[in-house]
Amino acid sequence: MSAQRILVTAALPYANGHLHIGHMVEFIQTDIWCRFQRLLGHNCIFVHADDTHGTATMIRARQEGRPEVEILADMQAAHMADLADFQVEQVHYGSTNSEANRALCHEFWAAFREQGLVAERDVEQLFDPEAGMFLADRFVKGTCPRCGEPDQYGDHCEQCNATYSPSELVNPYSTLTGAKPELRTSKHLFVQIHQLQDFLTEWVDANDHLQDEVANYLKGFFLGEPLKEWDISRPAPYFGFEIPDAPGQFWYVWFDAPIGYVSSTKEWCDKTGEDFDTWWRSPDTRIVHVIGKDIIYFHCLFWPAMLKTAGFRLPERVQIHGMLTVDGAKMSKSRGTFVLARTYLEHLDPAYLRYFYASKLTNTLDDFDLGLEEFVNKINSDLVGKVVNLASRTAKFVKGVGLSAAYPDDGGLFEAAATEGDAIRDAYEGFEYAQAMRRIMALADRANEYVEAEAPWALKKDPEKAEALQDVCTVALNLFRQLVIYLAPVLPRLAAQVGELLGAPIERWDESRTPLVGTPVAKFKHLMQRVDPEKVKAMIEDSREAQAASETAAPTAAADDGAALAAEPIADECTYDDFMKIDLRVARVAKAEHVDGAKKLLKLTLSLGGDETRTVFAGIKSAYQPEQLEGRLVVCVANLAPRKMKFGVSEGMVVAAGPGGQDVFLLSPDSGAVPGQRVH
RNA sequence: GGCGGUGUAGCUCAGUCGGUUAGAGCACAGGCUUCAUAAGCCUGGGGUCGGCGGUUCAAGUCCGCCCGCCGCUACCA
Repeated sequence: MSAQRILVTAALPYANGHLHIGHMVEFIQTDIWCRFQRLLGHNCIFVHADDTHGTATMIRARQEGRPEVEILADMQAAHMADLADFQVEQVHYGSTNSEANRALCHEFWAAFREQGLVAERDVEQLFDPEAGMFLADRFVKGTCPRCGEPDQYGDHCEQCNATYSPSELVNPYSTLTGAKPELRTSKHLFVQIHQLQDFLTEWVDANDHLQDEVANYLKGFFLGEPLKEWDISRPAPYFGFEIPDAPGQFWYVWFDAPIGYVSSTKEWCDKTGEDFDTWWRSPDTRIVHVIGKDIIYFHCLFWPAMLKTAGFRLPERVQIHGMLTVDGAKMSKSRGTFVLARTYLEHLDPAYLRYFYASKLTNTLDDFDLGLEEFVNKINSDLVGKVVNLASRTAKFVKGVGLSAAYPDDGGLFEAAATEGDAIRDAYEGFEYAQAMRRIMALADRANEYVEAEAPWALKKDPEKAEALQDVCTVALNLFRQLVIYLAPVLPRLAAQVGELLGAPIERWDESRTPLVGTPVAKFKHLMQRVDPEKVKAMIEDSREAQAASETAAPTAAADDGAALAAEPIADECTYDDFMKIDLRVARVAKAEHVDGAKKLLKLTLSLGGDETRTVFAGIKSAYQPEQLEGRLVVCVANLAPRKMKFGVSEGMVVAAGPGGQDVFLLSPDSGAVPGQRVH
């Protein structure tokens, strides 16, 4: 097999936040594949960068009162440290906010212009006069024009499910400053992507670029009708690159983000003397993008269209994975399952997560779950109980004498496992890591059975059988080494340790085909610790606590910087009498239950003391579990007119603060208050 | 709401072209072993393959309908 040139990328993480264990699914998956290819002897590089541009970075810079580039530098340093500590190896870590990227953006753009793909149109959009910027839908809130529900986002009412344009909102306000937005017109540039429709249809259809389900999805959902033009410009102010032939216009972040793959490679080439065209314009280079299913559209339609237009090599494959859930649910800050990469590393060995992910990853878009109990069990029984234990139970018997000079008869075990290596190799190649891990563990079972049957500890007692003992351990340690070679892409540190233990570094996949003989065996040291469930618990606890500290990442919630106030300005003055119209009461949550069919609501039965109760539907499902609520005291509006809702009549409101979603904070009276007391 | 995915043992999942009595790991129970980090080996219990209908000599597998669960929902579609 001749060495191939392979360029691999993972989606560029956004510079606005820290990496979490969901990101790590992709980076670990990509790193495993690259290490596997290098183990086969291929010239495989993983190039990476931060995605930096866009409104979110700009707003964060304003909030923190420092320039964007400072934030970018901090975040990049943090991202690089996290990845390095997870043993993710990248040849270069670039940034989309680099001169190399700007130059390449110009190159792509010139190609678009030359080929007549750019059109110009006026777009009406809401503008925040105080912030001096146009507002994306999610930065505008107001009263729903259909049902009158206040505080709905610019495009969609969560109360009645109406969709509308932001300009239709009643009493709109900017969530950035609270100012009333004005409707303004600005020029936008559009890419006429439908001109590439035939090319894209063919590309999507061609074998092996995409998983079947993705190709079907794209063909059925987008390519069946003319593709809509792509709004590629944003008016100033915008943190990004100004479009050279359209002053005051900036490229939308999704234009320059994937170009970061190319520009990062360029920087790496300039640094190392590699030839850039060989990597991005040669048909001999395999280019593979690993992404999550949330960004299929950009990577499987726009990106190939961009590469094609600008004359670059198209990806051989866009490998798409599902999303991570933790303990059966979306990662949640209030449950403590929103675990930052750094928080994980403070408590647990990265090897655990690398193996766990590998044992779960398939070549499908299915989401997969990190069950915390399963995590502990799997690592302890697979890695410690089966694999590492093989060395642990045999290595010390041959300390001093080393491995036998000739490989003994093992009943064909080694040969069978070498053959099985082909299937394991194919599984890695096809991103079927779960299958690879299953096969490896089955081999580990065979090896442990062998040790059990040969009972080296019994041979040890009879000095006459010293040779047999050495032979049995030679077999066991070779079977062990074979497993570690197969696991090397996943567990690089283990591979290095085993190289030292057996006096021969693990460098090539093919080494799994030849038994090691006659080498000394070093003193056995523990290769991997069992997972302590207490540490997992501590990690979850820390993640729950980190919630408050990490809030600065969300544009609507910073500590005392006034962002929350700005998001929702103080209402018009009211009189004491106005206030007294609202009868706030202390209430006890007598019952809290899920509502069938409701995404956001919990049904609460509130006791106001005596026989007085209220049934209230509260939109707090994403922040609270019913069990957490039962018995606790809350404050409710007791004289609110009943309101008919989809699931029943709500007879009041519980008082809570926060922007919504997972960030809802119920108010509670201090201890001593009893249900029925009025709040004055 | 829209779109996509998914449903097989208590849990996580495999199950090829439709073909014998539906499998594995973990968990659980009993036994063995005592070299090994409470590791290992053997045995066992445990399934109406989400439901209903259809095609077929034969359905976990193919088709239709229904139900449940999960994800995505971006000035981007």
